Amino acid sequence: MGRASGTTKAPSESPSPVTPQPKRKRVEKPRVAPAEYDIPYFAHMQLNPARYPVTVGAPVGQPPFEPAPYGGHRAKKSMKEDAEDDSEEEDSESSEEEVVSLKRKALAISPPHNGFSGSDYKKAKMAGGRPALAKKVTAQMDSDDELIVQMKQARYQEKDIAQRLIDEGRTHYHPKTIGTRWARLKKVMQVRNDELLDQDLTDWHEGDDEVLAEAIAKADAEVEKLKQEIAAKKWRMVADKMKSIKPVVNFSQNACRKRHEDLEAGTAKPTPESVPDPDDEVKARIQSRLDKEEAIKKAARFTTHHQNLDNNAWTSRMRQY
DNA sequence: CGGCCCCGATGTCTTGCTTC
DNA sequence: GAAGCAAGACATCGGGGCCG
Repeated sequence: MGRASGTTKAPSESPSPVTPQPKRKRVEKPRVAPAEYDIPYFAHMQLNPARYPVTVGAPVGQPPFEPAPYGGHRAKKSMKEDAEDDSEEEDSESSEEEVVSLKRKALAISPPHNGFSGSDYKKAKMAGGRPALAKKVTAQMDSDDELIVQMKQARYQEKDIAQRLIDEGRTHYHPKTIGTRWARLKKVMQVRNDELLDQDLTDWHEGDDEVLAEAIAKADAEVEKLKQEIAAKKWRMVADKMKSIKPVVNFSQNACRKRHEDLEAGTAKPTPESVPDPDDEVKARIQSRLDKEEAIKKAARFTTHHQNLDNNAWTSRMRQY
């Protein structure tokens, strides 16, 4: 399946000698180009004007994407990269593993030079905005996520939020994705708020307790409704279970419920078999039941697949409760 | 329309094998 | 033994389908 081809890594990803990576130590490759070419190591460095015209390195055409919206990750990457670069000679004890991880993530998430990889083309279904690429859902939201949260909280429709993101040249999410992302963002924000509460860094404010009581009342009403629905389902199950246990019977859920209530109240009609001196009609009813049972037994004798009968003869057409 | 569930795609991490 | 590679397991994402 989609195996990460990240096993061939760019030389710049090689950890520095101080990287605490016990398993895989890489040979430190020369990171600075030979001096005779006058090529600066960092892309942002000025080319030697004595050797290269000032127009070299100037942008050509329009960028396929606005760089800013990837800011969340790209900004982190460049900041970390800068930090790493600045402290490169200082044998910094800062978490270089984290830097490598961030770089990897940024490489995975940020678009390549032309803005699209092969699979990205498939995903860029519509014009406008950047194609939606997998982006981590964290409480540290980027501006796209912040906009989603703001508009969602303001009760905007998902299609409107999706359109707004496109109009602003942000990520081109499918409206369905807005809903999914909003649900996940809510979740991580709740976790974050729990942490803040634990650390006493946030509070319940005035009016929150009243809303809590209102929410509990609404939830209670919903739970009560669900209980009633489940109780109703119970008698459908009872009717089916009865038929499953004793195939000759076939009473409805209402009949089962009424019989149960009558038995509880002691008002249930006696069975024909319990009548002490049955008349002809009662005898006929008893015989009719015996005949039906005999017919079922007879039919069952024709198959040796009792297990199959037990399992499927009725349950295969059981309703979904 | 939006919530929920699910699936395919893809990234990340770990482990074992191969090569030098 | 170190380094690189391949493969599997797992996590997470976007988005489709269903349903209230």
